[in-house]
Amino acid sequence: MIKKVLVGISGGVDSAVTAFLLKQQGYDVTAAFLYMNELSNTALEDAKDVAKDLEINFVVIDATEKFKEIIISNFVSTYLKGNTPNPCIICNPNIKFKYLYDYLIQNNFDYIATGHYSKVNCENNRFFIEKLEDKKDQSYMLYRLTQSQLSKLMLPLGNYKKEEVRNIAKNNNIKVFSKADSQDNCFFNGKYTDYLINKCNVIVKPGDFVLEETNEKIGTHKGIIYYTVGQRKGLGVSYRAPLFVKKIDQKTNTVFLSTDFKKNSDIIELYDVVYQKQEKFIDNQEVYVKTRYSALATKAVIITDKTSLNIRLFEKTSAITPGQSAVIYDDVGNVLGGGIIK
RNA sequence: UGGGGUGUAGCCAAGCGGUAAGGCAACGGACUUUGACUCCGUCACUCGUAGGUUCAAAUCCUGCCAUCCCAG
Repeated sequence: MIKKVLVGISGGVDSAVTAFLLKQQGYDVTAAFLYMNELSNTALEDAKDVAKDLEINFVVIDATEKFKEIIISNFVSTYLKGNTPNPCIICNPNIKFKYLYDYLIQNNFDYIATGHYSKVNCENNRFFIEKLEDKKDQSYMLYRLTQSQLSKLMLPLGNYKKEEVRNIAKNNNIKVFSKADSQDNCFFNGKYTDYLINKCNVIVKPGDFVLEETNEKIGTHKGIIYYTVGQRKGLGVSYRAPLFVKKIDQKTNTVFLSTDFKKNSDIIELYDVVYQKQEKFIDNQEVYVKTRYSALATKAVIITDKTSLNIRLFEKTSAITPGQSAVIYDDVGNVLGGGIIK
């Protein structure tokens, strides 16, 4: 019995090679393109070409409404709070993998697959993502996937390096092989602040830049949405030393700056916590944590009580940014769970 | 008005007779499925201004201008 796989196709190299590999392995492959917003059109054309070249079925799933409802609104409200959203992390479980999973159920597919660079494992009836030792590892983006989504998921690229994937594409005449990696977000071009102001009717109010060490005003900021904790460039304030955004206070419309970018608390408070390998965290449990997409996981310990989950880092880390995610791993790189930084 | 100090790129600032360090900001690029961080590169034919001394001045001398402090 040939298994049916639904592959999320983006129009890029990675998903194209994913579909190619699965087809080669003998699966009955269908390419699914998720149409999320006006900017999807170019990618849609590429995706169509990929499906045509690989001679596989092609379907388009319309996700525009939910995308707007969930991703855009979260994006806007997070910035208004003075925090920094990570739309991709929210999109994966709530849009991308959700729609693929729903389609799988409705159309009797056996698996879903995407071109992410990570692995998916199962132990003791728990499904979880495993981090790759490679720099392209994308486990950080996938920590919020649900058990049901993970249970049907295949990530064939977990065994390959980016270069190998490009070569596979090249050697098999997959046209998009030279296409640049996707970067930036998928729902606007240019600056996110322009998008917030022009498309989301966000009103910006200038306010004070305050030096944290002395509590004195040292400049005027353009509006809190322009800044993110840990930011150094683009502040427009000249000082004897580099300045970093230390804290953004939405209530007083103040942006606090500091010359010491590592002077963060070593305790991270999390909310909207999700679990993968573990059903819950144990107080005092030793774990590894990533507070940023491109960072090494660092050693930490869980501090938990009935109402909240906190993490104490063994070493102070720069730019612990509210709104971004802390992803929690075990010592071999399995995703235990994670949450959003308060 | 008298006495003293200071004037070097958008900002801070080194240099104190031998042909303009550095930092911040800005700009460009690399990296990157968020935002950032990081990395690389660019950025004063000129030192308030006008003269003078010298082979040679941002550096020494003089006038002027600007600015700050003290005295009134």
